[in-house]
Amino acid sequence: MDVKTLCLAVLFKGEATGYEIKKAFEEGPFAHFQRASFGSIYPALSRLLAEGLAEAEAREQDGRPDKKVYRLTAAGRDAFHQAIGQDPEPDQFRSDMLFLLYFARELPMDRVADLIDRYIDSYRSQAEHIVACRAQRLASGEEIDPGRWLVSGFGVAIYQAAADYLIENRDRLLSGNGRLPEAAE
Amino acid sequence: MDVKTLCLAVLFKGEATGYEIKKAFEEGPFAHFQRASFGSIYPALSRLLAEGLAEAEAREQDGRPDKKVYRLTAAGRDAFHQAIGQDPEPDQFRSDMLFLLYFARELPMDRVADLIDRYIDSYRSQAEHIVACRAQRLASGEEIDPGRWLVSGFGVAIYQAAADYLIENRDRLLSGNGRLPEAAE
DNA sequence: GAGTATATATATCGGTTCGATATGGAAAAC
DNA sequence: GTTTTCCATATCGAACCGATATATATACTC
Repeated sequence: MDVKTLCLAVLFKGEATGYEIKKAFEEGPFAHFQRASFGSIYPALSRLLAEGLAEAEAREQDGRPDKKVYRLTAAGRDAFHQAIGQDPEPDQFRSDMLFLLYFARELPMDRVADLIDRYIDSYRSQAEHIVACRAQRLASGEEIDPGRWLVSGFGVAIYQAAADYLIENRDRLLSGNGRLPEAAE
Repeated sequence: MDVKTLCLAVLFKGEATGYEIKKAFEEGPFAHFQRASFGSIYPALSRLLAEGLAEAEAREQDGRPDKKVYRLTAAGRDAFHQAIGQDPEPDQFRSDMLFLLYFARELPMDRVADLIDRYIDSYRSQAEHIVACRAQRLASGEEIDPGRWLVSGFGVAIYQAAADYLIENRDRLLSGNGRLPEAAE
């Protein structure tokens, strides 16, 4: 999924500036499972303009630089539908943390303990954050989009599962008895 | 975690060729949570040689081109320990599948059904694969490394949780009643 | 009140990494 | 007999990230 398609998707949900598109991947609806940097968003938007898939309107602001609000054209909406018709690439997950824990034997015990505790915290807080967003959306009374709801629920399930697994195996790792649990199964 | 560090890690576990390093990220111990392409592995290995962190030995083969077997130097082992002393970057997850499911409303019903079924299958088969590897390692009688054991167990837990969540919410998505489940909680 | 951090907003640049491709023969599958 | 997969190194263009430059308003802290 290239950044051009990602921009297409954000703009499909409504007009936006480059800055706002970035936010959609940082705290917005696509956070947690897609990302894009300014260094690829701005060139992608230029390409969108050049190909007639989007149009931009400059809005003056006092003090701040003018913002360019991008909006999809009819061709842009078609391109988006064409893009989501393609088969998706497999999911990919990257974790430096697991990489470090893999080499737990090469690290001081207290460092491993600290590492794993921070890891648990990060997963727990991310799960909680999504839960809070979902609760707010429910409370607001606005209509719930089933696709969006499934996706955020997926996030909660995975983050929760990760935190639970780590909590349950933390002490086993630290005591060095890596194999005990499964042997009992 | 750059590819240079990744190569350092693979070589820390024993001598290897560029090709074997690639396999370590495709089917080997680092699959599922780290990756690297030939386009970055070979330049990284050259840099390792240039910096004196590794040494290479050319081994002749009949028919096939010579293989270059890389091995860490003492400086390379130090560099590896120094690298795993650094704080890890946050985990990152990327999913085109979730991206598509987010836009389920814009897709034909049968396509969404097909998409989600394939998604469930991929997670289930990945979980099963790791479970099989773990069983084999247990049966082999070789000593179990606690770090490595924790990491592969993490993979099972997460893949299982993903498959379970999708199985449980599949029909709810397809019937369009996205919000019913949580409303009952 | 001064100083610092954060938010808004666009844009570019260097460096890293990916994905595809080239090469070429062996072995295995069909 | 033919196609696919495996072994093995290597490069190239395109894509992408992270940092940085620029500029101002607001908010927070000392």
